[in-house]
Amino acid sequence: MKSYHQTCTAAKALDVLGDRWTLLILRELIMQSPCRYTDLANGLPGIASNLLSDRLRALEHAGLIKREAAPPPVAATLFHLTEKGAATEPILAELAVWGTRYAFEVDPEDEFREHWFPFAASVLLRDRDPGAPPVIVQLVTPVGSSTITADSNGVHPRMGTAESSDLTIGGAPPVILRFLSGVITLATAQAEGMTLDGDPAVLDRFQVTTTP
Amino acid sequence: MKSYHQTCTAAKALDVLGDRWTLLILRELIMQSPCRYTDLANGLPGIASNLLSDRLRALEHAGLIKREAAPPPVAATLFHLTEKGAATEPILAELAVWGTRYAFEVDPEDEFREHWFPFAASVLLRDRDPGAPPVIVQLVTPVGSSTITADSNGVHPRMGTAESSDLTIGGAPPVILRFLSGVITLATAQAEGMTLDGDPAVLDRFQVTTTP
DNA sequence: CAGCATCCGCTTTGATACTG
DNA sequence: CAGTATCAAAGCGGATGCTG
Repeated sequence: MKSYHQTCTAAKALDVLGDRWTLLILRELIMQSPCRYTDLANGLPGIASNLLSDRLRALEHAGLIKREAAPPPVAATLFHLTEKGAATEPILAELAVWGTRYAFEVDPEDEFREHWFPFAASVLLRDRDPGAPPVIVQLVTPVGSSTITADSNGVHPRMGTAESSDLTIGGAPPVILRFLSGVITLATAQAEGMTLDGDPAVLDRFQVTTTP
Repeated sequence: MKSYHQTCTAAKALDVLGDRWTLLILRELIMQSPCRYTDLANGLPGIASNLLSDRLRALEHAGLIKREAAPPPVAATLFHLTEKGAATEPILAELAVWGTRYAFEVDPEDEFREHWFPFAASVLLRDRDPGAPPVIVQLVTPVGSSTITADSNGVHPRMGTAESSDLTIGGAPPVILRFLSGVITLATAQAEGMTLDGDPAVLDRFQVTTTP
């Protein structure tokens, strides 16, 4: 990307992150790091192969990712985030919060990947008390199950079910997202089919933004 | 911008905000709204006139800004943020935080506008106790003075000096930014020429991120 | 198959000039 | 002041080909 050539910290960030696809590549790495080129391509439907290649090179040069040859028998290049790259998560979190509240329309033509939903859900949850005992929230939707863990290392999503959980949230992804982002109330969400199983007080652990 | 066509809230946000210049236009409006076309052009050195025109039309169509004819004797079009547009501030804040920590290099060739510095400083300050009495922080730098007010309406910057302030921070913009973002400690910042005048406890009011 | 590189048609951008 | 008009250059998306 051409630099904006402005002595402004937001503009400097966009000099690195502002290219088309770049932030979505970081979204994939936040969920999947470390992973292979093909895993990234699968999580980024629509990207041209040369562009993915170009962006990965630029991100490596800028110090946000590193590539390493996986040991045999895997024998593939693994891409993973550096600290600098992992630190972009709050940016993606705020994009997801804004997108949920102001730009989320479900188009049946759009592509969908199962791991995008727990990503969106996890960035909406801010742990109010990271020192408290860890909690596990299970998400169960028609498209699959995922688990969100909140402990001293932060709030992190994982695909699949957990052996045990403190709270299980069921329902359609759009309803759960709109509830977690504060667009709709708990009562409205439940009226739209969202279910809670377990200890509802777990929700108080998180800073669920209220509608302004 | 071409849509990514992904059922992902971050991708949906980027469908609206991901075009080149768009987020920087919102930065200007966060600082200057309402303002005129020419004010925006002045705050965005390097933008082509046709691009600014295109982006403003797109932002208006997406509902992030509105344009209104100013009453005489001003007789100019005024652009101002809607709630949807103002809600992008946390995204710019996280970009500025990341940029300060990981991508802030001062290039003497870069353009500079006086209002960019209080913008960057204000987004680094998160009020821990919005219910507490308002505080006023004055920034005094070689390029000008600005004031940051924290009250129940949030943390907001303003150009110029205030009649009174609870704390005055002096020094070079890069040093102040690196201190407020937690890249350097208070002691280091003071060794690099940053000065505090007034009640240093005001700093505790804000969540100044510590270096990881 | 993983990880690109090349080519090509199309769109977007940037720089400048011009207008009501 | 608030934009249009024009045009060259760069970037993007899609297809294909190459190499270990």
